[in-house]
Amino acid sequence: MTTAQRGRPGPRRTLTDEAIVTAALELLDRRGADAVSIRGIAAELGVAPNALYTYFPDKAAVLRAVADRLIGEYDLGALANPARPWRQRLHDLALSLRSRLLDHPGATAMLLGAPMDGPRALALGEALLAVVGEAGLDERDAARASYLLIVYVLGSIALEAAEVEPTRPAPPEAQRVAARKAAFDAVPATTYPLTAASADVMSRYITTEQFRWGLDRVIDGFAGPAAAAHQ
Amino acid sequence: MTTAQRGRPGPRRTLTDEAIVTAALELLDRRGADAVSIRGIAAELGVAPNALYTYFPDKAAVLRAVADRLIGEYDLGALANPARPWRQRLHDLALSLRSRLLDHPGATAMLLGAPMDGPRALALGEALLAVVGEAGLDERDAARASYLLIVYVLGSIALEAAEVEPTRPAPPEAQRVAARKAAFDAVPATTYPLTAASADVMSRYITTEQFRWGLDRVIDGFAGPAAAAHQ
DNA sequence: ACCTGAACACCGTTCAAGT
DNA sequence: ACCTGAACACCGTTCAAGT
Repeated sequence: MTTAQRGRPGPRRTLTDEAIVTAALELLDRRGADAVSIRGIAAELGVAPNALYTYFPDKAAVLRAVADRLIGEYDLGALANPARPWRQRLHDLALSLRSRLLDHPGATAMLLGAPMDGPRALALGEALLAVVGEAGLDERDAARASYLLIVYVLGSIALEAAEVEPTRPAPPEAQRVAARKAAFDAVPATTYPLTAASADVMSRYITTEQFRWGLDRVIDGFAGPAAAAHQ
Repeated sequence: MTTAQRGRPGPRRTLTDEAIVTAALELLDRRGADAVSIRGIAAELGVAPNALYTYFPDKAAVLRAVADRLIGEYDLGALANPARPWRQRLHDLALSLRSRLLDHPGATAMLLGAPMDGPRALALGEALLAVVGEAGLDERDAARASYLLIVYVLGSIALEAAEVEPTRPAPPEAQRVAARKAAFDAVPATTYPLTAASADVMSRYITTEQFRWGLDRVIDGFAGPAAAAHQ
């Protein structure tokens, strides 16, 4: 993945699409989202900034490729495995996507800033359609349901990442919850009584447990709670 | 809202927080998200760029204020009106938020780029808790459900806006669907058979009708489909 | 075909004035 | 207290070379 040297050599062929994406991710993790600039990536690769324009038409295309790489890190084999109940496979997908993306806070903007039409995003969508089909939905509702799932997962991650963004590695869950709790405790109970009273639950939105709860509600919504019973 | 001239005059007091937010929105609508820069806003107001730093600590704070303004445009009175069924009020809120935010594509990044902790966002959250409570959920589930709703609405809008972003006014729905349809028709049916077969449904994700469908599934998920029957 | 140097037209932010 | 001019350290992108 790091190199690969495709095509004929020409005068140099120092770079690869994949090498550029790797450098961008490296930079993202080490120095944060703002550091992911054309000039920064080029420096990371030891190359002049404008060299990247041989491989990508503009910065947005680079970011789209980074997003597609992150999405493609999930093993689609696990999603297709018919030995496991479909609901469980959807859980795995959603939870894995979430933790993987929260490992790179700052990547959220790349995921939501452009249509996810990369090859790996398409492959994921295809696999998702198959799984949701097993839930007994017809073609039309299967398509809608898989989109609903994507909306839920990406929406959740976006709202979680918004509270973290600047930091390079997302702090542990307990710490994020504590910070949120402090913010909600500062809400005046006189003007926002319900909010203040729910501060405890609210501060845990940002939690794996709550993410699971929402995920089950979404699945119940399109598959019916009955489906939860027989898994 | 445009001016207001609070506090003592001092040497000038030309600006207001609100005037700055207004100028930013003006710029957003007229020249797109990339034009919303500190320098751009300042030019819009006929002022030196660094003048804005008297009112906001940095650019991120300006963008957060813009996001709060957009959220606050919804009339909370309608949400609290006990004469209408709660489910209908949730629909109104979600649909109004969606169309309002799609009127400003490019605002999505501002909504998802930072925690929504502005005064108007808090007020909306408070009202939402009250409505969801009417659905018969206890305090804990009401908090979770209202967050789920927000995730759905903002997630949907983000994915929709991602396909539009650069354009200043979002093109009409029919045109957006057609563009999406063309993209899906280009998907190779041999590698992605389910995706290609569903191209028709997929291209309509971006549609008010589909948004309603997902919204109902989400509400069914936490309130039970039974609630749909008696409204 | 692929890379470079130099340049263009921008950014956000800071700092030392001025009033 | 509020605004300005000037500067700093950056951006993305383009263009005319060089190999």
